[in-house]
Amino acid sequence: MVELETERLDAIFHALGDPTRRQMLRDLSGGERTVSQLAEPYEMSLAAASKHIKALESAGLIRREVRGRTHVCHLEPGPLANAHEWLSFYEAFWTLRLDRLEDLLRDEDAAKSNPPPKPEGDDR
Amino acid sequence: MVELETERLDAIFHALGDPTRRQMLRDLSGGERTVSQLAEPYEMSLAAASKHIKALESAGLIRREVRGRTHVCHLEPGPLANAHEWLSFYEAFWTLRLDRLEDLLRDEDAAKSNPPPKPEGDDR
DNA sequence: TCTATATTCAACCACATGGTTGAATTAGAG
DNA sequence: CTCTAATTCAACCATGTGGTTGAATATAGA
Repeated sequence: MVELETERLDAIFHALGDPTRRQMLRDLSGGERTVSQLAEPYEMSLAAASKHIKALESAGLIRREVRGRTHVCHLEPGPLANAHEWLSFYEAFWTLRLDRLEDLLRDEDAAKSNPPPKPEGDDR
Repeated sequence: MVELETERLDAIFHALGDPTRRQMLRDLSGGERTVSQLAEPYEMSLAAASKHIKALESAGLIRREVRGRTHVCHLEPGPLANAHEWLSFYEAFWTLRLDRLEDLLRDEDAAKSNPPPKPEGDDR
């Protein structure tokens, strides 16, 4: 497993916590876009959109290729996979009925012979 | 697909963007915890931890049951599933090789007879 | 070279966030 | 009833965030 450092997840989830940035990612899922193309749908100034793009970039969610005077952005899906994987830890909790969950956890712990129901220090 | 309102996702991802709160969720995956139990591992004041718990609660990620003078929290996995589902949209992007992705998207669009994802700059 | 386009930078502002401390609330225990 | 424990509330503070505007930078094109 990846033992992702917490700082990385901070940046990823923080970047995803803004609707403008999520929409920009959605937009980029249709192919590469320049900064102005990404900014176009929003009321805000170009400078503001540029900041959002920088946030996405420094979270590693997009990559930027400078082509002459235009900056072309494309999706960088790795960190999204990381976030997805982090969430997958909880998959059992929304998949199983709660009364079965306890048994499952106990079984898994027995299999690993790990002390489980207190996974402190797993992330962070 | 669920067409989750954006506000909900804002709160969920924002709540997940803090290491203390992620750790608290991890802790709660081991079973219910009181507020003081949740706060115990951290240096911060109880009031500060209480605020984090409130953030998790108002994002719907935990539920609180008041038992006498103690508040017992447990995980509420629904919103985690929502976030997971939101991220799943991008699964193809980290699963497939990029040169195959374009074809896939085109095929899907053709199948739905939707206007394809703005094929400008798709060549190269 | 001159001008227009694409983008960032810097300064600034309002408001949110994450933390503190001390007082208030509520309930169990003697 | 009183004391103590569990928790929140309120006020406050420093810093971060998301937005603005105007100037700066760099490149494309005439």
